[in-house]
Amino acid sequence: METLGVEPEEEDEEEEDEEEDRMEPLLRGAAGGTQAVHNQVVPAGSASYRVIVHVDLDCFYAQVEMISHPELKGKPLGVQQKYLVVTCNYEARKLGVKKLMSVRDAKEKCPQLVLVNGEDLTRYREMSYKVTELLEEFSPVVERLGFDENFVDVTQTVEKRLQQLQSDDYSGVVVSGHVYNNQCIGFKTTKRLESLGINSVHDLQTFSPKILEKELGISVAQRIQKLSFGEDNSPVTPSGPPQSFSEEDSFKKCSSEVEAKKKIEELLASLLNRVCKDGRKPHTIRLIIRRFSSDRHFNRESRQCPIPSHVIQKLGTGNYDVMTPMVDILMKLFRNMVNVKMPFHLTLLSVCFSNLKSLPTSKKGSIEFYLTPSSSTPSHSGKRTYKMKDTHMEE
DNA sequence: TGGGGTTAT
DNA sequence: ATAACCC
Repeated sequence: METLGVEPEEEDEEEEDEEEDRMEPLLRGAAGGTQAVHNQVVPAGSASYRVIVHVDLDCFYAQVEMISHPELKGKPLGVQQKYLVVTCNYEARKLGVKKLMSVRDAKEKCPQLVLVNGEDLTRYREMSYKVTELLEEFSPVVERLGFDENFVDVTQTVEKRLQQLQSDDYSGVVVSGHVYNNQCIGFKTTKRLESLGINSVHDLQTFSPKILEKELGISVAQRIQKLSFGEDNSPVTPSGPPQSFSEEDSFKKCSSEVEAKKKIEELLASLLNRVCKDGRKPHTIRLIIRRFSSDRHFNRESRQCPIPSHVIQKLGTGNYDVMTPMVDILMKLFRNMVNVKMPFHLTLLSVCFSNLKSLPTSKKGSIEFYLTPSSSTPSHSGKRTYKMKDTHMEE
């Protein structure tokens, strides 16, 4: 049986930089056990199919750290955020360290554990997008899930290969792969399913659809019951550039306005940096807080507002005094949520830019507005092609 | 328990 | 603005 692997299209050797080289083992080094690539063939209709490649990088942050610090390779390595080891390499795992283990427990299990601080996500984020961009060379239809997972719809690529093989009189070719049938459902839904006596995929498969719809709503019910049979017809939606940028910091205690202002200024400064590099302009700003509470889970509050247009204009210009008006806005949002005349105790602050637009005024006028990435491009040209969008040229 | 993200309501 | 989901 012919394996329909997704081979790189022999890119015209134009290595952009050396990091491209170093990323190779990360992506293709399956033998090293550093990655998992799954081929998934999903029934898409009665006579059709789709081929989705799911690329799921394991212990991604730890891998980035090992690339940055080759001397750490071979040692048990954990990535630390605050009091948590959020992920770790395989050496550490062999010694009993698990993801999201507390630093205390991890050190107890594994005293030789080397820890690096991973609270600054900049390098992880950059590497994450490099991975996505590399995958986009196979097919522009790449959906990101978090920083370390990508779904690539390679149906077109496979169809083309099949045609090639058939025209070469290579018969007997079949598409093979496997379908996932053991998705795990979110926390809230899990609890509700448990109260219905549904504890396994099989329970869900055999449960009355009608009652399930009543319980969870038609949308969720039908979706998860299909998932229980391994059917997932949801399209792979190209992620494109991010819809929002945010920076957050958690801490034991913040109980004064000046303290909060300092932290907000830090968050804002790095955000402005990122947004400047992106080139697009955010039109909305949001402040998120978490108040101290015994119930750590879900007590975030936020306030958002439009960014005044005169502030937006100054964003990319290297004008340093964009900080002051922004901090003023954020502190207004802060006082809107927190009564500063009363004692308060916050454990997290976060700033988020969203509603990103390519141009301060309208996207019209930019050539990109009229073009949309096309997936029907000939595969042997390394170049991306575009189709005209169906849009009005006048006005 | 971190520091991010997305979409739906 | 929040809720739910994902990593």
